[in-house]
Amino acid sequence: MTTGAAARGRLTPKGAATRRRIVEGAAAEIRERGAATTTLDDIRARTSTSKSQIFHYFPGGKDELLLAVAAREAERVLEDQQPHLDDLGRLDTWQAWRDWRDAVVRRYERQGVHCPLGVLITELGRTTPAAQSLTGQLLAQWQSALRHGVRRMQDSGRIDPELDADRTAAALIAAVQGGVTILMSTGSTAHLEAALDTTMHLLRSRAPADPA
Amino acid sequence: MTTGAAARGRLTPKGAATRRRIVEGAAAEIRERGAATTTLDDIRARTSTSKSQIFHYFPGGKDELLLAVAAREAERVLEDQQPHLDDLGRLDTWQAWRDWRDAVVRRYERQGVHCPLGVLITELGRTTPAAQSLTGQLLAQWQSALRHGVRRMQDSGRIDPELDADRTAAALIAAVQGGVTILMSTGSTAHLEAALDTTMHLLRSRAPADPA
DNA sequence: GATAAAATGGACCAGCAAGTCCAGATAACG
DNA sequence: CGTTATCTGGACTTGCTGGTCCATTTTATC
Repeated sequence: MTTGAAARGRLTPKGAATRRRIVEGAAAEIRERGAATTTLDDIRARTSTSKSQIFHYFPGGKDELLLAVAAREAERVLEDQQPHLDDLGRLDTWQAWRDWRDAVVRRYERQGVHCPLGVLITELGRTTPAAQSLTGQLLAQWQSALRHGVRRMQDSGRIDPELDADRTAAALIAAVQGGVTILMSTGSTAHLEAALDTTMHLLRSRAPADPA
Repeated sequence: MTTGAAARGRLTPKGAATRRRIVEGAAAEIRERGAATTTLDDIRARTSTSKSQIFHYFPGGKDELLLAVAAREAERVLEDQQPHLDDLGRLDTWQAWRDWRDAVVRRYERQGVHCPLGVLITELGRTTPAAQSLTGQLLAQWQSALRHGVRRMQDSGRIDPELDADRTAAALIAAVQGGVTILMSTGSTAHLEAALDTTMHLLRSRAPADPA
């Protein structure tokens, strides 16, 4: 009895490439048209593969594929912000924060009404523990990066040291998430910008000193 | 040719009751299990009706029913906060704001991982203009109520009058929305509370004077 | 109480999308 | 090379779900 290459992780280079192609194609399709309306057949067509290939690389079927896509999108969320919240020495001036803010707004503006990750989470998220832990990890990493930024600003006296850095980071993430959710249903970045700007403005105005 | 009672709005008391039963039952079902997985048959079973009744009262089929459910849920969102953001003379002290905050947190805590409105919007929202305008209206009403509250606090010198009341209201809504979205996928109200508390705390700490 | 409109029950249909299967092509490896 | 495992194509099955249809019962109205 053969367990199957894909299941055991024994992929030839060609196989690995195909697998990647499927995930990327599925991600793109979902980004464009939402997960609810995307069928395996759409993905098959877009990636020039066959049904059997999809099930070959994702024996668990659609759920497993969607999970892989979600993981990929989670990666992307952080990747897109990476230059700004690189672990060492970023988010250490208000200008750096502003740049981060702009990057976030631009990223989601470009993405328009489609939040791939959000959609996936909403659609397969609450049910499966796997997806839940995926979101949890993303959130934790993101929050940790922001928390470090807040700490750095506190250390240099740019943010009130009395504030709880972790809760502040959590608030910022919620602001982004809420802004994006509203963007998804209204098409406008107004709330996203308002949420980020208001929070940052308040943070800054409460600063002990106020250098750049 | 008969146009049909439901379509023209000619409902007998019995008919109106049935229609209501269907909407409420559908809303409950969706709240419990999500919209994606809820089928007309589930709704039919839960409400002790038949297929023909659903289509009798909602000739437009599932979409029309979902829209009605969404409208109902939108109502509920405001209803649940109504006592706190009643148009005349609420949200005029920090205590009133705190009460509102608690009501919001409690409401979504109870609701747990299911944001019926969010789900519906995510699931039929972006596509149809009807749903989009529904969200728009809800958002506008909500934001207006909060804006009035902010204004009131500014008038009594409890919030910095320099702040843009509308953007502040928008930020608060985004905070709630984001907190709820995260609650939906993590099951924890931590982010919701952090977002609300942080924003309110910052608002308060920037106040010219600081009475109750 | 007769007549028309509305309300209800439930069998039935059609389409779609996930998932299966197997035959054949291609690559790995001794 | 030959054998074995991986990879690919695509027809086929199956189950579900939204939606239709019509016969029957109930309610409104005069």
